[in-house]
Amino acid sequence: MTDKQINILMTAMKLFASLGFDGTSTKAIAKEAGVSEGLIFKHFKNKEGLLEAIINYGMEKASVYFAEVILISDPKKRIKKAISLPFTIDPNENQFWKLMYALKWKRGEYESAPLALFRASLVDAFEQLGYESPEMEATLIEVIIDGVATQILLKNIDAEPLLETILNKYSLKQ
Amino acid sequence: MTDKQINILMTAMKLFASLGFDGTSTKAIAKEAGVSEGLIFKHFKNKEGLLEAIINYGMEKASVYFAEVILISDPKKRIKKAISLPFTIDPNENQFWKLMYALKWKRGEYESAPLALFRASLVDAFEQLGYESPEMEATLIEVIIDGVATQILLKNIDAEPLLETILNKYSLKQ
DNA sequence: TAAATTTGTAAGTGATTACTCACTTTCAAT
DNA sequence: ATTGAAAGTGAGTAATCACTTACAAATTTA
Repeated sequence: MTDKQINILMTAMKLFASLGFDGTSTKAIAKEAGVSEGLIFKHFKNKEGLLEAIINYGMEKASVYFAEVILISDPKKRIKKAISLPFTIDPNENQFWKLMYALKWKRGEYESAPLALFRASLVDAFEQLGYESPEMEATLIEVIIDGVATQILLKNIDAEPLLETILNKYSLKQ
Repeated sequence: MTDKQINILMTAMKLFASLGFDGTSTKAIAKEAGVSEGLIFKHFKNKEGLLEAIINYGMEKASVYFAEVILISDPKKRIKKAISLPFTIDPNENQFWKLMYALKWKRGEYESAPLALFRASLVDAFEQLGYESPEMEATLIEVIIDGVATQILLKNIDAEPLLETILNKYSLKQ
């Protein structure tokens, strides 16, 4: 990946996140990135290929966060870390997640391998803690993460007290 | 609203929900609805007007659900009803909500008057119950509703046990 | 340094887009 | 029965779309 390629990628991500995939023309991307439109197709084959490159690039970074949760052995700490995830979104990566959440509603690829592992580690944690229905508890965590991410990305909510409130529900204030 | 107008509206909603607003052409809507393309513009002025008509039509129905929550005087029952909302989505209205949730990521009009009232009634309920931070508790309910709706609309999750798990967290099993 | 490969451009391409317009049909009110 | 408005059509429009292609500059390889 050359600097110019990453430049195109980041410009496209920014526009996709704010105007949507369909709402962003390759001409607009080229103009904003300061390159010719043809170069986009030379590097990324087509518009869909450009989107895939963005998703891969972002997911590579995102899987690090999932790994950080999975590798925690103490179940309570693992759950706490999982809940904290959406609260620690780097504002620089805001656009990427906005794009990802918007795409969820247009594509079937909601599930992914790293996400399945993440979920399994949550089920395991609740099992260790002797919860009644670990599967449902894991789903609830996913629900909360989805909902929190939505609120954080779309509204300007006060994140810290909300995190506290949630952690209290799980007696995780340690 | 004539039958033909509602026919156009419903057809457009179906296509918008599955292919997205930008991904659906007015020509496709006309063909699917069995009318001429020009008629769409005669009735709804432009494509954006068609979308607005869909949103208004759906929101009129949706505000009934919000009202059902607000009118409950017992705070515990009110909260329980609020949490239950996304679990009782009529499958016939599935497409409408899919469209609404997809649109959230493209438009600033996330907030609305009935939604503000709904939130206020939740804050009030938590205040009555003596919760430490009613505002944050209300936000958490919104988060859960958002997250549950997302999971229900995009995945085929087992709704009932999840609802049970959530209600348990609030000691609302009555 | 010569050749070959990669990087980049600018001007196209046909297809599709939202939307218009001149026109016809339907139909209720006088 | 006549009129006038509303409902409905379908061919057309300019603009925009993703993408191609012929060519030039830059960079790497031999």
